[in-house]
Amino acid sequence: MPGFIGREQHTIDEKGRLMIPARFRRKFLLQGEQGGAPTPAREQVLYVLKADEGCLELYEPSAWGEKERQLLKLSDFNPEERLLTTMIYARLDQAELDRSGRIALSREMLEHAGIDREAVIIGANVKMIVWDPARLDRLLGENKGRFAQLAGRYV
Amino acid sequence: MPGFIGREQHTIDEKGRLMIPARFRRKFLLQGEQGGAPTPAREQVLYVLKADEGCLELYEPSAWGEKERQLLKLSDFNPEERLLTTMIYARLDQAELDRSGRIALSREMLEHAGIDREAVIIGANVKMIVWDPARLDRLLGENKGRFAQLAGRYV
DNA sequence: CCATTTTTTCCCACTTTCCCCCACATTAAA
DNA sequence: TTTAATGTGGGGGAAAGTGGGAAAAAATGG
Repeated sequence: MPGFIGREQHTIDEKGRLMIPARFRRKFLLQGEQGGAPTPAREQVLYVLKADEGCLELYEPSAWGEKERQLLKLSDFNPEERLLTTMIYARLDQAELDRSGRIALSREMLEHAGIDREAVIIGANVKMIVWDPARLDRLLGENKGRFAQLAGRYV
Repeated sequence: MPGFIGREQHTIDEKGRLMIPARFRRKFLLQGEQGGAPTPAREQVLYVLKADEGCLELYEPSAWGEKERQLLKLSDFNPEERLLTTMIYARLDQAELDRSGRIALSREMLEHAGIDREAVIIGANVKMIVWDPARLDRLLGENKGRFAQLAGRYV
């Protein structure tokens, strides 16, 4: 439902706080609303996942629930599936929005993404993807040539 | 449904605002209408995509939704498909029409298209294509000779 | 269990950006 | 020529983003 779309760049302050763009916030603050005011929505939370590519993924609760449903299908007895479960939850964290719409990212998370003072937030419909600007540029640059090929194969 | 047809040229002001031609606007303002008045349609939005050729594409929501449906089919676990997702969403943005029928294009977008003060808007049925006038002329000039060949191959 | 240090988060203030709204220019229609 | 519709430009208020001080909470060490 969220439908996060767009790319923004924000600074991360000394305290490791990352601003969630207002237009993204609006997407999930309206959850509890029915024609009324856009709820202040206390206790708003996001799920933060370290991704393989060296970036972070932010899920709004209902979107994470969707993903979690897939994980719950994994067997508790099959070693491989147990390992996958462990790997995912070991990379997962939870972050609350403060009253200004920011989340505090741990040093670990920031380190994983190689983020220093600036971060790019990409809306990817169901989730937000957070990158160090330089690292993202490098990825996109290195793979520019593959775009047509991949797009042709999948879309 | 929209059926944007025609070519227009408009100026982009200091604030990076691009006028959407009235005749194009009318195409998608009629969406929610059934015999009634052409809805003022608050919150009208366009999807803006950086295209490979160095231009911008403007999709009307239902047209973009078509594409998005394909993107949602991509796996969240397959590295290649993840890469493709990132590449597309990194080039995508959303722009709302203001009350005068204009959209605000980010500096990034304008830079990508090499647009300064003038922009050509080409209606291409389901989307609009935005070019820097000079750049478009150059592309068409350089490839004039290939038209017959391409047309013969594909149409 | 208390005292001290560190971390968290609430709150306020400043700066910047966005966008509503109006005014005017220009073109098209009547 | 009048009237309306479209395109262009900008002032100013509101909202968003940024940073930091200080209270509250948590962690650490006796």
